[in-house]
Amino acid sequence: MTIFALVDCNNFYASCEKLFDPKLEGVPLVVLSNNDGCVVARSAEVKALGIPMGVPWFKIRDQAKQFGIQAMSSNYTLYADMSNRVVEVLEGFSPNVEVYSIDESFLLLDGFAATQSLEAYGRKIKDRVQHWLGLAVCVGIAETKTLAKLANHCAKKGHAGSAGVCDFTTIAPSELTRVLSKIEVGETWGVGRRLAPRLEKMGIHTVHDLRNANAAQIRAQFSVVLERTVMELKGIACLELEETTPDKKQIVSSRSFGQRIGAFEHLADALAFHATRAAEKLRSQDSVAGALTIFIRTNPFALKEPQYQRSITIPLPQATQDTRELVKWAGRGLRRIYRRGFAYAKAGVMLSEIRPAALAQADLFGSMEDSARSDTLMGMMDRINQRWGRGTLRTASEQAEGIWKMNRGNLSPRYTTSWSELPTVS
DNA sequence: TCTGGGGTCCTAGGACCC
DNA sequence: TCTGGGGTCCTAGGACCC
Repeated sequence: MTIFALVDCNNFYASCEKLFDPKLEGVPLVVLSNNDGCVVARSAEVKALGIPMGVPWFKIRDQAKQFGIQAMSSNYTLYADMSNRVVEVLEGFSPNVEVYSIDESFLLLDGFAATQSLEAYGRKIKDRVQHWLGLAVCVGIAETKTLAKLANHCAKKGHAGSAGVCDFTTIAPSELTRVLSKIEVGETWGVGRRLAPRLEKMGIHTVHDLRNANAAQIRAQFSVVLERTVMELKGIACLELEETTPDKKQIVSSRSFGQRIGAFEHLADALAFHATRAAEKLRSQDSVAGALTIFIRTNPFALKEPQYQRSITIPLPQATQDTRELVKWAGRGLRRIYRRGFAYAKAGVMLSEIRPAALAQADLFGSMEDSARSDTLMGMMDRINQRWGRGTLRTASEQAEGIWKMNRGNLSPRYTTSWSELPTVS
C-alpha cells in the first residue's frame, strides 16, 4: 500500500518575513507581488480579517490602515532559501521526497506504519520543522496524493480533532464520510473555479459527492483529468511521486511595468532583459530553445483606454541558449509588432521547442552572418529560390529561416503572429 | 492612479501523408 | 461516377496548479 504525506508550510511567505523580523510577531502582515500590485501571502491575523488572496493592494489600503496591516514587497530569494532548508529537514524523514512547490512537498511513507502510528510520525515532522527552522507546517497523510491534499486541508482547518496533522489511513470509513461531506467540492485538488459550478449544477456539492460519482460518467462529461481525480478520491492512486524535476518545456520571463511605457526603446530594453533572464534559466538546465515568442500589451483593466496586444513567435534558424542571439531575435520581433501611441503595461518573452543542448541541431551552415558568404548557403538559397520563385529569400533572417524551414520540409508560414485591437469604449 | 508571474496537461480540429 | 481509413503533426483554447 502506497502512503503519501503532504507537508505544507503555513502562510509561507508571511512566516518567512516574520522569522527575520521579530517585531512582526503578532502583527497582521501581507506580502505583495511585483510592483506591490496584489496580495500574494497573508499572515493568520490577516486571514482572520477576511482579506482574500490575490486582491489588488490599492483596494484594501484603507482597510489596511484601519486594522494596522503591514505590507511588504516579496523577497523570493529569501523564500527559496527557506524552502530548501525545509526540504532538507523533510529528507530526514523519507528517502522519497517530491518538492511540489515552494512551500509543499510530498513524502512517500510506504511501510512506515509497521513500526509506529503515521499520525505520530507526522507530528514528529511538524515538530522538527518548527524547532529547527521556526516554521509551522501541516501534515496530511493518505493513500493518494489527492486525499493527502484533503487530509492536509483538514489538518489546517483542525477538522477531525487534528492539530496540524491529519491521517486518513486509519480513520473509520463513517468518520471519513462525515469529514468529506463538510468540504466543498471546489476544495478538491484539480477542481477550480470553472469546474466547481458545473459540478454543483449536477448536484455534486461536496468532496464526498464527487468521491461517490461515477468515474466513467465524469470522464464522458468532463475529462480524463477529472476522472483521475475521482479515482484518487476513491483511494485508487493515479498520480505517482515525482522525485526528479523534469526539465522545463517552456520558459517565460514577463513582468508588468511600474509605469506605462510608450517608447519603442523602453520596450526593447524590457524585452532584452526578459530574453536575458529566460536564457539564464535555459542554460541552468542545459537546454536550447528552438523558438522564441515575445508579447506586449496595454493594461486590460483600463477599459476606457485603447487596447492593443500582440505577440509573435519566431522559429529560430538554429536552436540556441545564447543570450545575444535571443536578445537579437526579441528585438527583431518587436519591430514587427510594435505600434506607436499605446501605453504598454506588460511585456514578456517565452522560449519553447526546448530540448537538451546535446541535441542542438548541428551547425550545418555556420552562423547566419558567416554563412551569408558560404558556398553551401548560396547553393541552398538557389534551390529555395528555384523551387518557390526568384526572390523568395531576400533578407539575412529570411535566408536563415527559409533554410531552417526547408530542412523541415515546410517553407511557410514564416512567422505566426496574433494580435487584437479593440476600439475605445466611450 | 494603482490589478503577479510563473507553469502543466488535455482536447478538438485541420492539414497532410500513405 | 464512385470518393476510405488510419496515422501524425501542429495550433488554439480551456482547464488546472502554486
